Amino acid sequence: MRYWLMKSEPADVSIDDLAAMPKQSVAWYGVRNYQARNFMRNQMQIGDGVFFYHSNCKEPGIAGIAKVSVLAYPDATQFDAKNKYFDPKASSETPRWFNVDVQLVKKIELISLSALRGYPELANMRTLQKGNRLSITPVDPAEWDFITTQLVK
DNA sequence: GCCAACGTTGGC
DNA sequence: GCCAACGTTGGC
Repeated sequence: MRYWLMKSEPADVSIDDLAAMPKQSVAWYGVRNYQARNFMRNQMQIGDGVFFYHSNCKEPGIAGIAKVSVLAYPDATQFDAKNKYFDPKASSETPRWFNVDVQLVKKIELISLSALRGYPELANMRTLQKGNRLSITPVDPAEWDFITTQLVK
């Protein structure tokens, strides 16, 4: 069992959008970074914990708790020439990009990025490091415990 | 909208 | 295999 932080732009898929989806579940399509892909494809297991993070928006931060509900499979958007995530170098025989499905556990009161930065317990958290842009990062169990037991409301 | 930081591409 | 140029991310 591992823990992850996954960034989504709320203008694209917000926590409320996730809550409104069938089964409150969504395919994590559109990841086009190899490190992030590898996390999904090689490491994520069903039931892994996920912090659903709102990025590139007015109030960035952790907006909800989710979990991995379906193991990685080829991302459908890479094959669709009309999709903005289309990848001409990918084919169904040799897919490049994979995604898991993520299911909502619960929406929480937003834990803002600036609040997260205020806790020494989270000083080493991957997402908070300078220059980090990775949309999927592992979360240490200790960080997960601290956030879920101390900060989640 | 700006821009620092980072990842990818492609010529050599 | 190097690295300049370019594109993207994402906080502010």
